[in-house]
Amino acid sequence: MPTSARRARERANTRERIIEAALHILENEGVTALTIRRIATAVEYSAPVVYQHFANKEALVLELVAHGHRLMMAELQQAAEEPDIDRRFLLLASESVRFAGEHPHLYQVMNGDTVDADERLRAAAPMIDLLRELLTTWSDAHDVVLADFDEACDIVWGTLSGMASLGRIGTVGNERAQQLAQKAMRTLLRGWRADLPVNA
Amino acid sequence: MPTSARRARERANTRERIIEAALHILENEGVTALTIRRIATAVEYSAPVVYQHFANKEALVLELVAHGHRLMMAELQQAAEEPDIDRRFLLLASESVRFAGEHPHLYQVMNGDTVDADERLRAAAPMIDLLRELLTTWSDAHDVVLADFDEACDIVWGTLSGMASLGRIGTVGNERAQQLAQKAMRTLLRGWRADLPVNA
DNA sequence: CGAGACCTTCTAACGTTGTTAGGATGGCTG
DNA sequence: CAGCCATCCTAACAACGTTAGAAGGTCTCG
Repeated sequence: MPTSARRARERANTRERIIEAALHILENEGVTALTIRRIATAVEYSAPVVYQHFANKEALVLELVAHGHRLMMAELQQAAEEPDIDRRFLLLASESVRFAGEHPHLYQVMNGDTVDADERLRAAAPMIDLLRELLTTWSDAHDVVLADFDEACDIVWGTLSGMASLGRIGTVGNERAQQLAQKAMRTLLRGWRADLPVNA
Repeated sequence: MPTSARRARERANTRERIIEAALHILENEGVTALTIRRIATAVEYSAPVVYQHFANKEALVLELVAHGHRLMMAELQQAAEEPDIDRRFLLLASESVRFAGEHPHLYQVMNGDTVDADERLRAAAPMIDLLRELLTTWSDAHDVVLADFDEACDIVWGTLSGMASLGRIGTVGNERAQQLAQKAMRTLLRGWRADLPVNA
């Protein structure tokens, strides 16, 4: 029975098409335009078909979030190859903020309160891992012992989120937010280097 | 005609009641429960009455945002009286994050993407002013010249937002987020003190 | 080869949301 | 006392997420 294989392939294919259509709508028209019927017509189906591939809208959006993180990691790949660790840190800071600026609506669902917080955290795991790795090689390179490594990691991660969210409000703008991310990161790192004496 | 005066008073009164009811619902049941009909029944009116006091839902929510910021500033008042500038800085950092944790749903509309970014910025003006003032007296006290004051101010403001938003996801929790805010702020300040030589 | 099962897809519908229109009611002004 | 004006409610509209049930085509098996 080759038919079931083909059917499964077609199923997976339309599923993928739905995700792509949803992503396209989200990026081009914003989160308010991301409606089930709108997505369905974009793939030339009726609305209930979407529910054959996703339990509900949140599940679909969650897929977009995962896709967004993959995309972000891919775009960060190039910056991750910068050999100098300090430069790499700053570069990844500004590049991640740049991503947020170039995909504002996607970033909004990735880091906004549209989806459940725990799912959001799970989707962001690769990014967090990247930051952990970054921070370890940095501290190794400079013989800095962080009093609390996880804490420092969360601070870096939270700071980047903060700078990116700053980029969406009037006075700041994205290129400035990128600069802010670099400056903030530089200041943080300098602050950690400044307490070589072991204090809390 | 004393009647018109009384009518205006009554109008303002129900308007206030609507805001209070909306705030109550938001804080107790979250943003998804904050619906026009729900608010209307809470003040024992029918839904359209709300539109006699607010142009649309966003205008009403905006009022909640403003209310939230007033509340936050009030709760921060005590911390702002700490005489030592460094302690004051750290205290305000952790207290603002604490506010976010104690009023999660209110904070969500204050800093989430529910309302327009520009309006959000305008509503946050008092908080930003407070940070500006804090930063000037701090830099004066330590003879630190910030290369770019506005930049430093935005960094502080964004960092606090970032730490607060960190408090809503699984692994972190509020008391830890408060700690993170203090640590981040301490590290930032130490970083700025570390470059007394004037560099960008 | 044909009958029955299955998978896919559609149309309709339900309940809820924000919001508007039109009519009733009741108190103030002349 | 007549008329106006503000206030309030019921009813409705469009759009949303989501579900039920019927229609159609495709494959499987006797």
